[in-house]
Amino acid sequence: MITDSFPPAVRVALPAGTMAFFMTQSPDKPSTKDAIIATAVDLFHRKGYYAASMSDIARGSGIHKAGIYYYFSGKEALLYGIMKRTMDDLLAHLKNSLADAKGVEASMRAAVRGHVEFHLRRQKQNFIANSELRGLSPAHYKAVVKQRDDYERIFQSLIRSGVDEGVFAAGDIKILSYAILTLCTAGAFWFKSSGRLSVEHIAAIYEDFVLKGLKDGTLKAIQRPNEA
Amino acid sequence: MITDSFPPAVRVALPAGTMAFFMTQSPDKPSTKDAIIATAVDLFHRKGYYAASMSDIARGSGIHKAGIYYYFSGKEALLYGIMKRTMDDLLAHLKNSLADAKGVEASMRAAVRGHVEFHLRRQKQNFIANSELRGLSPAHYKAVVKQRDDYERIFQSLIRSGVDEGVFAAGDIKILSYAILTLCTAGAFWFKSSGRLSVEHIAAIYEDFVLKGLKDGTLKAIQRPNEA
DNA sequence: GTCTATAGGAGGATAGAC
DNA sequence: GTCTATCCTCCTATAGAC
Repeated sequence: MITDSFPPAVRVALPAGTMAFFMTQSPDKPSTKDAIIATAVDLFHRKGYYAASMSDIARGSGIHKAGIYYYFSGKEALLYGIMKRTMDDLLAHLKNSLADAKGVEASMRAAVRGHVEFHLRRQKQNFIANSELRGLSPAHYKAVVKQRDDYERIFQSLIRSGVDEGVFAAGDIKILSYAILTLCTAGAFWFKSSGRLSVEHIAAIYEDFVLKGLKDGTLKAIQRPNEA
Repeated sequence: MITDSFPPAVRVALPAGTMAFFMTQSPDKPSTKDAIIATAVDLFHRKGYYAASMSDIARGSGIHKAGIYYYFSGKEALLYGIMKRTMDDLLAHLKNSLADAKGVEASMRAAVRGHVEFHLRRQKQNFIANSELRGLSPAHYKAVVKQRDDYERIFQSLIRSGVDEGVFAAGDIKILSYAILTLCTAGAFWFKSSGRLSVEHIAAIYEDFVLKGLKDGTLKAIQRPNEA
């Protein structure tokens, strides 16, 4: 029976690059369904959604392509499942990051750090979630965009609180939220877990960069008139 | 005769959304070649490189699909031409922005402002150049990545000068350059020219945000040890 | 320069055996 | 549950007429 359902959520959080995020049973023998999902994530990330074929995904999963349709109704269902679960987990991760933070500055630091860490640790899924929206059906597109908007609103309300309390400099809240989120999201595009710097170190750099950018400093251009 | 050659460069710089960037003759009647390029830019941006078919491009250009092969050797040649010219123009634009700036802070401000303005004014091409690299042949891929690296190096040497002179806070130069560039590039993904804010206003916000982030401020996390 | 026609292949998806 | 076989559509690219 085809359900298009994905295994509940993240059970284990292990180093990036493994299939661990998808496993629902023994790490030694992932279920066929988990193998399909993990392969799809890998191929959508490496080649892109359109360039990755169902045959590719089947080959990587150790089955033949017709077998995929026993678990999923089609290629788009696979894409949507990956994106939806990534957005679900992203939101849960943010709420978790914010749980212990007291005050607006500490909250923003926690939010930025959490956002960066999630994007670096689950690089492939986040890359897909940010670059393959056009592959979704209209209904699924709307659903994922709504998830993204809900997530962004949390950052926007943090910025607004900070500005109201005088902790952050005045500025355009939407533009600032886009700036902060895209800045941190972009890490998922170039980060190499084998590189010089750890996830935590990069998250700390971003945290400082964003906080300095938000606070009062050497303002000069905000009110600059349009130039010729 | 097929040459895959693109018209020399930017002749006219008019509002985004027009075909003006591609026109080499009268704005009233673009050449077939210019129409093909402009349509390809539009479709690669809206639907993605793989999802846009040669038939789509031909239809938008007012010819039939076989006609495209009179001007271009294939679909990939079209993609590469768009990307190469975008990167050429981007580099030229940066050099032009930097020409009059004196001192490292003013230079960085000019560079950021120029980068943002170019990305917002030529949104579609920059979106393509940043998201469709996987569609290129290996040789063309290498060529475009080299152009991008050359461009990044200019920002990196600006950051390095600023740090050496004590104008900017110490930090990881590569990470900072990626942060700055992806931050500003991301504007090409969400910017709407019909929106509330002008290109110049957004560029000014980004300029301040980046400069505050680079200068000394309320450092706290750079040396933080890894957390549990 | 642009068209019609078509080659040649690949991809998503289904039917039905095992 | 997974396989083999196949359908049907769509795509890039070419051939050759006009």
